Amino acid sequence: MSNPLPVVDVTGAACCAPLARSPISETDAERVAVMFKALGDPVRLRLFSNIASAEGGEACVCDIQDVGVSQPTVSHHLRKLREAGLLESERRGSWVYYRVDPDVLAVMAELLAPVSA
Amino acid sequence: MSNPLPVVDVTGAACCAPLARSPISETDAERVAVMFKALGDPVRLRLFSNIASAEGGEACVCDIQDVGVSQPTVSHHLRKLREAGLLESERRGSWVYYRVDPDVLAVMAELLAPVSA
DNA sequence: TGTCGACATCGACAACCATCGAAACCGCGT
DNA sequence: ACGCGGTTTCGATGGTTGTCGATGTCGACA
Repeated sequence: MSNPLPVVDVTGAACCAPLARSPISETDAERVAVMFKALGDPVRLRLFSNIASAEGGEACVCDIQDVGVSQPTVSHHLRKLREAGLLESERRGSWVYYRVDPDVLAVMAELLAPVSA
Repeated sequence: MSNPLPVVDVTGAACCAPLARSPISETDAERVAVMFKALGDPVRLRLFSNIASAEGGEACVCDIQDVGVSQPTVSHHLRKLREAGLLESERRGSWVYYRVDPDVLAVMAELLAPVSA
């Protein structure tokens, strides 16, 4: 596990100024849209929230897969979230633990920060 | 104009606690996902940023439609953003002006607020 | 070594979506 | 009344996505 996958790099470089401050560039829009799109599904949103609010900031798949869809579908959505750079995963024994990327919440919140105006 | 359309209501009710504080409910996830999905497209993200960062907080379609797609497509994306509750529109003379819903940035930023931990 | 449980991948299918050109709509001058 | 420029709506189309059951992989534990 641990990401031998195409994953967007959010942490690197100044990504980005608040959307309300200055027009986002085409290339930045491409990268950022991937993150928002990843949260643009109810099931993924619940999985993400379940993990983000879990004890210790991480959760095993078995603890969060009760969201009304089949197990392969849960796995599919977790993969999407990981490829979007929102989650990290690690295998420990029989279980796989997911946690929220440490920077991603701050980055996205900054993007949506209201500008003083 | 001015919204004779199905539009999600974000402002009303406590929507929501930060995703990282407690697991989001199924119904809230449904509503919130619509907003994130709306920003989950590079073209819409640029349109939104163009409007949010414009002078006076609003922009005419003619000022922002240079994003590399046809004009009907721009209109389609603006409609999506409006239906998601992110934008408001108003016709003034020949032109239609869009502005960011006054509450939406704060609401979404709050959703993504990192919890102290 | 063999089996079991947790999780990921595969293949298929229906639903959805971004995009376009054409056409309709709507104020505003003339 | 007419035409015009700005904007939306319509219809079609190709690509993407969410979902599932079946199958594969990987540790753990007899």
